[in-house]
Amino acid sequence: MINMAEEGDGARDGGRIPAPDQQVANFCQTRRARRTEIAEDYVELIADLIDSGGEARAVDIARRLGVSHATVIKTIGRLQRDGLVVSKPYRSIFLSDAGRRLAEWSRSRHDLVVKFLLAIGVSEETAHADAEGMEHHVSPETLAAFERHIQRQRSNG
Amino acid sequence: MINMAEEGDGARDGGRIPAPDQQVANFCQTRRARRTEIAEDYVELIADLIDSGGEARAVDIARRLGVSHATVIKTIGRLQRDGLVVSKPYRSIFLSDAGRRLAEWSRSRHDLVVKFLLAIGVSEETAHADAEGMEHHVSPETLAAFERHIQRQRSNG
DNA sequence: TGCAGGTTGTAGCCATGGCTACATTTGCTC
DNA sequence: GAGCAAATGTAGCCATGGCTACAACCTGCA
Ligand SMILES: [Mn+2]
Ligand SMILES: [Mn+2]
Ligand SMILES: [Mn+2]
Ligand SMILES: [Mn+2]
Repeated sequence: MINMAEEGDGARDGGRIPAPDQQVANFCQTRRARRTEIAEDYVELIADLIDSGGEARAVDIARRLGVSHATVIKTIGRLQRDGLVVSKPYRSIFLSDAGRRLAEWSRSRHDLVVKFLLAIGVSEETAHADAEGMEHHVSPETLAAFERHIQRQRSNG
Repeated sequence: MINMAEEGDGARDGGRIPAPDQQVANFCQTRRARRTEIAEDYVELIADLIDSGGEARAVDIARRLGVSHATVIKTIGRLQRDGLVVSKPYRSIFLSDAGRRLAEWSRSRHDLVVKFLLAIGVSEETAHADAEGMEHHVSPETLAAFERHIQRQRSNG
């Protein structure tokens, strides 16, 4: 009944609860990130397939994501609708300019998250696994902190 | 056409692409985490509401998540079906033993992620925002690395 | 005691992201 | 050039997580 937490400073120590407004903002940001993570993973993967000397075919994407090819085809349709990829029936898949930009951004963020996890002593396997999910929720500010930490560690011992 | 990446060691540097099997494992783990993050956030929030001296009512949950009360009611139904909460019509919401355990685990993980982000120089606001999404994708191994880093920093300067 | 307003529940809509089953197209091989 | 295997596309199913609109229920206060 009694709400003794109106002035929550964000930290929740000892029965404390955050301020409602800030909490809403946090959850909304997380939901926003959730809506774009599939697109980010797709364009990143498509760019990787194209750049590694081949083309991006639905069947390859499906094999690497571990989903059915029907899922991939449907998702590619959405990505095309949203202007991230270009694809003609029975042809391989290409990135639009926007898609290429998003892919490049996602890729550099992905790599930085992996490097950071390795830098703090996480194993290769876990670093790659965790990065695949974490990356989509790492803001530019946190990314910058990751970068700083890597640099600091490189210059020190 | 030519696949020159069969022996990808996990790192993708210079046109390199990871081994398909490992990549599938990573994406599958991420999808698994995605399926449980809503439940984790709900039980964590319910525990916070209860422990801060009040009760957990659907309307409070809705206000703090920034979603409609109808969404909350429906989700609570799923959580009850899955054995995480107990609720009777028109009464406030309680956690089952399993729900309480999940809440406690989620809460400690959440707090550790926040503390870690603060420790590497992220601002309060961003730390809380990013943690809300990142937490669900941080494995026990990475969590341990976070913990180590905080300890190391506390003991040094 | 009654009722108004807040809370809860229900119904039904939508988009997303999964799936299987089946149909169509392509491209390689013979 | 025909045929076949693989790739692609389509249809239709399901669960989740959002929403609005409306119905039902409680409760505190007049
Ligand atoms: Mn990812
Ligand atoms: Mn990625
Ligand atoms: Mn969360
Ligand atoms: Mn949380």
